[in-house]
Amino acid sequence: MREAPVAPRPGLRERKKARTRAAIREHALRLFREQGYAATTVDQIAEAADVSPSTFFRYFPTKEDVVLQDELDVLAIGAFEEQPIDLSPVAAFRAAARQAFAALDEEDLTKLRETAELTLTVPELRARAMDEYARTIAVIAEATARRSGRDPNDFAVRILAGAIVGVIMAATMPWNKWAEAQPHTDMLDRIDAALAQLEAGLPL
Amino acid sequence: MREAPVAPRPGLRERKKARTRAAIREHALRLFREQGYAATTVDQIAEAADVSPSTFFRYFPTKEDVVLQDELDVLAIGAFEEQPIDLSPVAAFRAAARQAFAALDEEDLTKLRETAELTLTVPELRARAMDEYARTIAVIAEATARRSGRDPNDFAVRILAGAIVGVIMAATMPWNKWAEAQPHTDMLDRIDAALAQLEAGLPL
DNA sequence: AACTAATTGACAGTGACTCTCAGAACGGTA
DNA sequence: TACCGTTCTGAGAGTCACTGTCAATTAGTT
Repeated sequence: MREAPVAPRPGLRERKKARTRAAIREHALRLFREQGYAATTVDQIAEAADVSPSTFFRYFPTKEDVVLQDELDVLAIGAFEEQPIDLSPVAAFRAAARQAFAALDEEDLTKLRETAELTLTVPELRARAMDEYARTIAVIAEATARRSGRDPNDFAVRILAGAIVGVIMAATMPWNKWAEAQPHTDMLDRIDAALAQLEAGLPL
Repeated sequence: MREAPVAPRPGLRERKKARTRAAIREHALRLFREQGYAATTVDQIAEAADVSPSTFFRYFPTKEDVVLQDELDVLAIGAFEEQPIDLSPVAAFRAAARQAFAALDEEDLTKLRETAELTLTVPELRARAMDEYARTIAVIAEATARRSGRDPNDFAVRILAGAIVGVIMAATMPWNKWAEAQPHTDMLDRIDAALAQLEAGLPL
């Protein structure tokens, strides 16, 4: 699932690395769930995964990175570029988002929900994730520029990308207890509704 | 400028606190400018400001907080609520932003530019600032809800707020060298142009 | 089997941040 | 002025994320 499409055989070494990496993340997420993010030390994670603390940092540059790893926006961008050209950028992105979500199986979705919860709850993680959102603006802008044959540095293109990311941010924020007040809608539905609203010109 | 409107006299103690706080921030920003953010230790800042390291953390919970402190969005929200009711939310916010910027003198502007540069350059600071953007969505949503007599938890209101913040994010991002390619426009002009484009329905 | 390159663990060090405690400065009161 | 409760401050010890080095082990290759 990581670099299979090109390499015909993963090689024995790679398999071990992948297994170690998975073990670290699994134990880390479990410990975070059990005792909280801040209360869990890297040493604990390392011990649980049966590796040395140094090894932990060889696999994940920071403690935060154990949780953060998207793949999702990569999927979405890929799908975005394959949308029919007659769709408006927002409509195309909406369709791409649906497509990207559909590519995930139930297990992926569960894991996604779990890490999303952590991400939005823990301040440090949330901050990092927001920074990712910012990077995503650039990525979407570039994809949109390619699609519409414009310059990637075009101001209008960047602003459009910013609006897309902004409404997604707003749609996925479960903070401030407002999500609980909402009827229980899933992340995908909220994102879809948000993009639909942006497409409609943000009516109030 | 901090809690003057209520208290008739600051009191001697308060003045000392304010002076200490200002000294810490001033020396911190100077050191950051001279040697970079990461290369500057809290101990150095404390020594330069002639206080103990413990005192530093009594004034600023983290090293990051020395740089981050908005006041600007507070101004903007205040101005937003006083805009004529016949303006669309985006138009009203656009006017409010202009008004908030106009309230700053040249010195404030210089300091704002300086901290903005730092904020967008240093990853940790940028991440924290992005998190602030997220909080700002909620604030704008509440103000918009009040203005339009809607529920603060209304989905459409939140999404609108997200779009506003999103385009501002995109407009103020000087990363990836794209800003240098732009004609030298100032932050205010870029924000204004972004909001104008959102108001116009994000034409490409 | 021998050789090369990658992976690992032990170790030491830096720096942000927390906590505790004793002393000093402040603001009001007798 | 002298006193007292509150607040502010400095010192020191301790935790933990993160970095760098070095030697030992292991995988892949010839």
